Amino acid sequence: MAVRQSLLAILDRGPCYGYQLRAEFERRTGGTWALNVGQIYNTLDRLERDGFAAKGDQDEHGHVYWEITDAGRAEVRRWLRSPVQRPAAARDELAVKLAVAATLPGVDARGLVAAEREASAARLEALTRSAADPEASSAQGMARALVLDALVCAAEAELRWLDRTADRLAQHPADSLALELSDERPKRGRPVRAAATAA
Amino acid sequence: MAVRQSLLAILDRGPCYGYQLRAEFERRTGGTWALNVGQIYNTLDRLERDGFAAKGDQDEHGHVYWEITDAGRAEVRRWLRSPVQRPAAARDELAVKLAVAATLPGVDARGLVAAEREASAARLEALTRSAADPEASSAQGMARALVLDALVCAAEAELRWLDRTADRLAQHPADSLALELSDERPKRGRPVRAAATAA
DNA sequence: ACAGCCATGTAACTTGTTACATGATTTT
DNA sequence: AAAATCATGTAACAAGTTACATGGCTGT
Repeated sequence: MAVRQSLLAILDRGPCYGYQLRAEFERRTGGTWALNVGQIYNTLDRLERDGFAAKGDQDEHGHVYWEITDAGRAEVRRWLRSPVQRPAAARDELAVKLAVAATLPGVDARGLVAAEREASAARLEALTRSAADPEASSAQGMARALVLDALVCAAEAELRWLDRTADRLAQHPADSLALELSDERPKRGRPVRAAATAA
Repeated sequence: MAVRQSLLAILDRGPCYGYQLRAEFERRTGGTWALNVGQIYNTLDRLERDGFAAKGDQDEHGHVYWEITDAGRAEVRRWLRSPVQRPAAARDELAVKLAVAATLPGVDARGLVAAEREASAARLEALTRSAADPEASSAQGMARALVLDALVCAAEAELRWLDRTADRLAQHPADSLALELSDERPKRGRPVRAAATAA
């Protein structure tokens, strides 16, 4: 996510070749997110297709340098100027899962929440451990600290939500939230064609 | 996200046709997430391709019912049993953006954080407003409450992170975190082929 | 010599998502 | 009669991601 824009923003600092872009991206995000190299070339091709970057020539070392275009520069400005647009209600996989699961008859929603909580807590603990070493003075350390903060905040939020969810579930008898398939079948139906039940 | 698994889990409750699946999904997630109908048929085709669902016959109304397979049932159990797997460090678009932006020379990182904060606060406010009406007794109301809780928690976490980030940035002179393109060029380079600089 | 990294690239595939075509039925 | 909704489907695309092929260079 945002790989495309990030690469373009880095290209805005000067021409780069593929491998270099990967290194720059990882340096600027504290080494937290590894990029498969193939994705770089992919993304560059797509940026070129969209007129945001242009493939340059090789230098003496054989490196293929890519350059940003005017349209690309404009796109970078636009990206930086406008806030990240989340589609109003960002779909979170865990939230979807638990909401659906809580309405499924015969599913132990409480146990599920407990299991997810355990996994989330473990993730948070691992994060906190790796965020422990204090090296937030250099620019790279700073980038890393920012990113780890984000992950920690997200993990904490997840835990809080899971606890809140457990509370809510505890206030209802087990399975009382289950929804059977609605049998509000077609008020306005489709035509009654040849029913091929025994096809 | 998790649309695929959710539809399969719903199918596990009994055969459904496309439109019905959409209604079920939206009912079970509190109407927070609208699904484009096309996506349902898409997903069903893919589930069939993967052997998790099978396209059945039409009934008298012309509805095309889909059924889950044994493999599909196993997949649902697997989904419910195992916690959501986030790839260790989940990539958050906002975090990527700010980390990259903070290391870009000439970018007003603090202003950027402020702008993002404003947008996030507005989103949180809108969420809190729509989460205000208390109808958490019915199963549907419950589903809606769960989902809105998740969105609220995520939005709060985002705000907290943005504030923490602003603090961190405030402790450094503006632009002191900027990274120029690394000029650690090839220690181990590629071959020196014909340099086609004037191609 | 050999392992491993640097480097470029291609091909395939995933899930999510939208736009569109088609047509029937229901409501206004 | 027109508009809205129900219903099925197709086609295309986006972004992310991976596996693989190829080859040169570096360090042991």
